[in-house]
Amino acid sequence: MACAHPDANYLPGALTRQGSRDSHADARAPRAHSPDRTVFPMSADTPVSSTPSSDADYRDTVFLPDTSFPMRAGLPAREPEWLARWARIDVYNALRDKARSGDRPDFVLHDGPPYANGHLHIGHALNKTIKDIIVRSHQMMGHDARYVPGWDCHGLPIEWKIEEQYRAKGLNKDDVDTVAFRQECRRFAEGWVAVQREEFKRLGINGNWDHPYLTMDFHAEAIIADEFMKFLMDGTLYQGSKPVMWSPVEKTALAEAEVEYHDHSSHTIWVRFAPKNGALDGASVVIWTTTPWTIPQNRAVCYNPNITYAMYRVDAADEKSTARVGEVLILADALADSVKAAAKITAMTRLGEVPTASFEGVALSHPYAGAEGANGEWDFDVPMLPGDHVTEDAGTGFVHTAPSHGEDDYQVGLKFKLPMTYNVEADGTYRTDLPLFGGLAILEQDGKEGPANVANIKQLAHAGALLAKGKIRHSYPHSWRSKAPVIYRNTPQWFAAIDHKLDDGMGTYGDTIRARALKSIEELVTFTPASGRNRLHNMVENRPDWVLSRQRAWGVPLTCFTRKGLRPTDPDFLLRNAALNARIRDAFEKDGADVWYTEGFKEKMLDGIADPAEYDQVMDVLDVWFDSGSTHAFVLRDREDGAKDGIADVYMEGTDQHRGWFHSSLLQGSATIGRAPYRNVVTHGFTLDEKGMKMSKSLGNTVAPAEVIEQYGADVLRLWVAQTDYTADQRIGPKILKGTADSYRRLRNTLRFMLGALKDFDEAERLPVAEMPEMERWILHRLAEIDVSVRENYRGFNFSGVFQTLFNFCTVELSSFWFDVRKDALYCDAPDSLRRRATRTVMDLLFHRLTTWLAPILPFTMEDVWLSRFPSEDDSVHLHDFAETPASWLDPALAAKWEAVRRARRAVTAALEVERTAKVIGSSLEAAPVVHVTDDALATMLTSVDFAELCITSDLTVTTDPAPEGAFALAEVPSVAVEFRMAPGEKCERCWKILPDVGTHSHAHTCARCDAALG
RNA sequence: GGGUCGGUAGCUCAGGUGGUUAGAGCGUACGCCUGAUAAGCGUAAGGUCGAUGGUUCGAGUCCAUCUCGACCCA
Repeated sequence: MACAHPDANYLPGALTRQGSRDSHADARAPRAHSPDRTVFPMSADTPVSSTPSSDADYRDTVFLPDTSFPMRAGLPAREPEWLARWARIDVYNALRDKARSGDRPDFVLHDGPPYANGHLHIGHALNKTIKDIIVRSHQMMGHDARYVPGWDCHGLPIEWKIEEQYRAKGLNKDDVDTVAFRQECRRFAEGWVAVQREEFKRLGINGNWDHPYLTMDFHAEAIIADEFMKFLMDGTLYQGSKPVMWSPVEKTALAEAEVEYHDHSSHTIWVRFAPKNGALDGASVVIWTTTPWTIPQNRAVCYNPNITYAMYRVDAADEKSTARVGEVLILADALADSVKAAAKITAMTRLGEVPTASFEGVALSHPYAGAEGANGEWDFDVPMLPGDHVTEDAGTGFVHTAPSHGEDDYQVGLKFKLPMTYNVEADGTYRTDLPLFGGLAILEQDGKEGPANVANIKQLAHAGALLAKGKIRHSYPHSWRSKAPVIYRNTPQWFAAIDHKLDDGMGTYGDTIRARALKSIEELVTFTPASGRNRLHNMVENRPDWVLSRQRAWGVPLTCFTRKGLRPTDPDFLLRNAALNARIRDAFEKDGADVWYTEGFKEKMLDGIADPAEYDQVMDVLDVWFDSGSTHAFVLRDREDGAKDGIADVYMEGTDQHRGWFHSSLLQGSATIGRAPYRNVVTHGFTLDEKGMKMSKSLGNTVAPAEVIEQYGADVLRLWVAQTDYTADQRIGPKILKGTADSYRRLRNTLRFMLGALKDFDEAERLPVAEMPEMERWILHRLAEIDVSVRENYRGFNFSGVFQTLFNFCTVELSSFWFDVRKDALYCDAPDSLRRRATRTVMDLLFHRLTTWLAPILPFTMEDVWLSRFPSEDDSVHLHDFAETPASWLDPALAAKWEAVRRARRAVTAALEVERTAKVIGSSLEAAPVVHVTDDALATMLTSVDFAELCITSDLTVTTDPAPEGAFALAEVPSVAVEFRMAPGEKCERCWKILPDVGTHSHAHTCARCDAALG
């Protein structure tokens, strides 16, 4: 941009100067010019040549950092090169080979499988990076750390996609062969697995990518079925029923994600329920509902003990009202007025509160009890039951409860053991033998309202139970396919009994799934963060039985058969036969679960075991959580790279998986291996935008991993992961990534300096610790401390702790202190100087540690650094472990001393700053301050070290003499006062110190040290 | 609506069992250096610890309420 005019490049002057960067001749020139000179080469006042400040030029005699390792990483372009290298030398399997010849303890982490659907989002990147850092760090701490990636392949979202494709082609799913349909689903999943695998690899995730697991692998399908059949055999499997969203038009169950909400006009009715046996003084309990067709299925009326109820006497009513003057109604106070209006009551008296305690044990009559033609169908007690789901928002404060037609109703039914009803058929009509209403449709096949609602309203009016009626427009669920309204309908489902007593010889941690799960949480699992323990415990403690079945096609079938003509509660309803199970398992292993749907499969399986004509084959598929809950069997137990005891070291996923994978694996494992299949549960929070708000495409605040990689590189994205506390929700955005990139550069430059300083380091140069200056021994002390801290933090999955520790170390102790001070020795000391040798020895020890400690976080960059120093065809930093760091390096007394020395140093640097600001000095080498110390112990310490060297001054005097007036002191270092003095003498042209002896040696303009170094 | 978790400088994080003027690094500003140079060094400014009320001699740390956000349910 700056050189936009190409002609500028043809000017000789411009050429000279542009070329001067690397030109030896020009390097002598003072560098004080504005960097603008390349931008404006024609600038008139830029000198074309300069006069060196002296004749002597010692630049070539100084050991400047020398490395080809670039400051700018160019990660987006270079990372793929490292990936190719790792693929070529097969780092993952090389590590496995290494384990075979040693005694490296196993460490196994396998995926909580992502769903094979769509490109990666930032959550995937976070998730995989955390796993990778866990695995790499444990590998380098001496384990054989394996990572088995996997994918969840069955399930609804893929099924939808295929259905969508069918619709686009004008096909109907129901007309297509199930096996053909499933194979399309399989191909779809395969496609996304391939895409996601490459996207994951690009993040630098090291794992067994050549052999991941898929829940749709034949072996996986066989084992999932096999695990299911354990539930069948041990008696935890049973058939029950549960209301689900049901579309009478399509005659199918719908998932929440398959319904869409539209406005809909519904009937509303207020209905009197009469207490039996004169309870509640004969006052009517009034309910309100928008689904009159559910009244025949009513089995209870719920109230909320926290609501205030009262009796109201009707004193007067409109002539069109169905309220009766003199009758007494029980209503929630908060809703009495709305009922009064709805029922066209013109005057009403509140007789007094009805304590909710008086509802306890009250039985009501069903409105259709004793009705003509009802044949006693409704002649049962309708109990009054407490429930927190009852609100004062709308209605009457009493909720009509039909356990077969609503989620809350169902829960109440479970809790109080209310009977389920089976009055509504798949096509939305009442069963034909239901008295009064048999065969009436709730919804017609075209999605329009059927006669069932009106028939009920009439019957209620006839029975004298109808207090009021009306219409309401409200948001109501509709099928996303047919757009027709849906209903809640009780459908048969398969359940796992969580509290069924098991007699399977695995009772160490309890006799039921729930007991084993809870005991595992309490005693066998470490949670990171710790709050996960309670979260999972509460869920397991309170959860109902596990619904295993889905009325779907793309999944592993519930491989069982039911005896025709028997009821689910009959003992021989389910066919339990070990030989049959083995046949099914073998068939799946050979050809996959598709065979379940092939013609004649039932006959083939039952041959010689049972009469196929006597049995029905169950065609539901398993909840996909059962699939992933079984990974401990078909991955950990069955794979060579699984876990020897079938227990994973770590299960790592997002916190939402307390409800998901952690949960299903726990239940599944409790049933089949008697305990949780994991030792550690690590969870990460969600990734939010820069303001802490949820990311969404509509808000445009999403951050796509691919874009971050393209702009900054995967290592920067990984560094973002490492510096955040992932156990809570994290934030990401352009500003934050900019900061991460800054940190990255800082770290990179630290490594780059080390590479430059270590140029041609030779073993002969290595110096024993005992011969090192205190400063180097202090660095070793720090390394020993940090070694402990880094390992502890990696063991505890605390990467932000690792990062903070190392980054602060690099910045505070290395870059701004040790490196800064030792530049003099590195650049100017003779190669055989002990000081220089000590520095380079420690630099080497530091190099090995820093690169390996950071390798799990920055695998690309550390490989780059490592190979820059140790070029090799087949080596990799990732093939090495963290270096063993001798505890003997620890020297707390020395550390305490150096802490004090550095505090005193701060006083000196601050004092010099005053003179710098006053333009008295520029470089600190121009100074030779006198440091007045009132504390004798500190004075002794400061004189025992080369304090001038540490302060990077040309000379320095430590004295216990009182400080003169005007000496500089820092409030936080009261025992030190600094008296400023200019350094006397001339500037050594080689080391730039200002010393009195400069000029008295054989080499011109040098000090004694440099003169000797020049030889 | 219920349950759980979280809110410490612009950013990322530290701050056992409550105890003097709340820490670090980054970033920012200013200055220096020009032999780590699209680097490096120094100095400085930045927080009523989400809000309110309480317990206490004393609270970022304990309690309550509220608020904002996230997750899981409904």
